[in-house]
Amino acid sequence: MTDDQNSKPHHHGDLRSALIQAGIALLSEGGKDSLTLRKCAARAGVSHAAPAHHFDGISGLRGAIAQEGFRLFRLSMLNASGTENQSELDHLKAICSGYLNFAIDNPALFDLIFSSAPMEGLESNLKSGTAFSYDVLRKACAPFVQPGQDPMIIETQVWSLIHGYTHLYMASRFGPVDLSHQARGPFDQVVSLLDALVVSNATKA
Amino acid sequence: MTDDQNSKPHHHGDLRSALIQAGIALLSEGGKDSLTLRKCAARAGVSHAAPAHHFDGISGLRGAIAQEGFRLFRLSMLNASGTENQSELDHLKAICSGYLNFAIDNPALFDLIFSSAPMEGLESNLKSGTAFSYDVLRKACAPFVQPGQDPMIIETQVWSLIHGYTHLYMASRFGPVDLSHQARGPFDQVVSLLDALVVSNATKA
DNA sequence: AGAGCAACTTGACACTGTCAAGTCAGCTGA
DNA sequence: TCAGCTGACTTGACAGTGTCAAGTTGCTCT
Repeated sequence: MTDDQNSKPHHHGDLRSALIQAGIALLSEGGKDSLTLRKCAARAGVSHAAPAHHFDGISGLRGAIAQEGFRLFRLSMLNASGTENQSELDHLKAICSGYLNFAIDNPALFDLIFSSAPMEGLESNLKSGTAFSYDVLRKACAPFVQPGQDPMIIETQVWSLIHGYTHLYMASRFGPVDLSHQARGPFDQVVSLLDALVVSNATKA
Repeated sequence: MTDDQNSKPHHHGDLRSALIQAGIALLSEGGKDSLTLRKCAARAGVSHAAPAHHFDGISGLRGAIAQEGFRLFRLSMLNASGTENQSELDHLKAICSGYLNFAIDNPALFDLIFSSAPMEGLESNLKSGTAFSYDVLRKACAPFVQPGQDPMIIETQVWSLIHGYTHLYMASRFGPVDLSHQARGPFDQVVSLLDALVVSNATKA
């Protein structure tokens, strides 16, 4: 009797990360309403109540998925940072492009990451998770910070600008602009505001 | 027999708007997860299936609430536009302040309005609803548009900037900045970027 | 070997959105 | 006047959801 096929252990091995991966897949396939404890459990091959032993309810699962989402988000920005032989401004613009690209490629995950809904167990990690990804943007902003200037000013300006465009873009609020990688005209114009920002900031020193 | 007290008519009168108001109240009281077809119905004093005759499911109700939300959002911006004897730039900044204030005062409604979730029956009205509110921002941007320049460029830049700050602020992503009307330091610094925008744009003409 | 324990299952509950069928009030048209 | 129709609403049901309580299983440690 080859009990090998029935050797599925009572202990899943790494159910926690399996549930997170299932959740990301569900988000990617069916949007944010498809993320369900029971569906994640089913996809991981466990009973509907199994996730409760690894997360504090649906809120906890969302928090854990957000944390993994931050990691992917950061990778997307780093991946977009381009060649070494580019100006510091082009580097910053490339990272902004990665910001938008991640949202376009992972709409529901982007939505979850920047959701204002509280995520159990991530309240403390939320800031660190955000800061972890934010770190990429921060480093790219650093060259433009004048001596004695609070870096947070430029960082907040840049972050607000790129995040606002991305979020409005994802909500299809820019009229007839359709969601494709092609329609980068308006995006480039928004990013070009960074030129003015840098110039204005330099003369202010 | 005073059947006056039992004279509740089978026809509610204006159930549709009663449901919308109930929904806004629920959002305001309990956050976005409190918005429920059945709770709206109960609050309006009708049976749980009554809303189906006025909206296309929960998605339709959300769309209708969003439309009313746009109206309130517009009013908030207009209300913040301040006195007449102010510069055009201060006028624009005041409207941006109204943008943020609305989000702070109506977190769940702001979230719903700019949700990327499709809202049945509002796909066609969504752009017009957005445009209706957007109109306030557009008019305030108009003075800074150079002759022959596409107004959309400045509008998109300003909108992205203020929306990005507002959205990140609502998601508590700015580290230790707490959600109060007091903490306007970072906001003012973001808004001050509009100075650079206007200057840069003027010299570009 | 036996105890303890963590991982997981099973079953139940309240709540949700949605559908089908029924009820009721007021209007239309002869 | 009154039969019938239509739209507004109710009632009841169903599947799916999150969450809890209680049970079962299998590993580990002594």
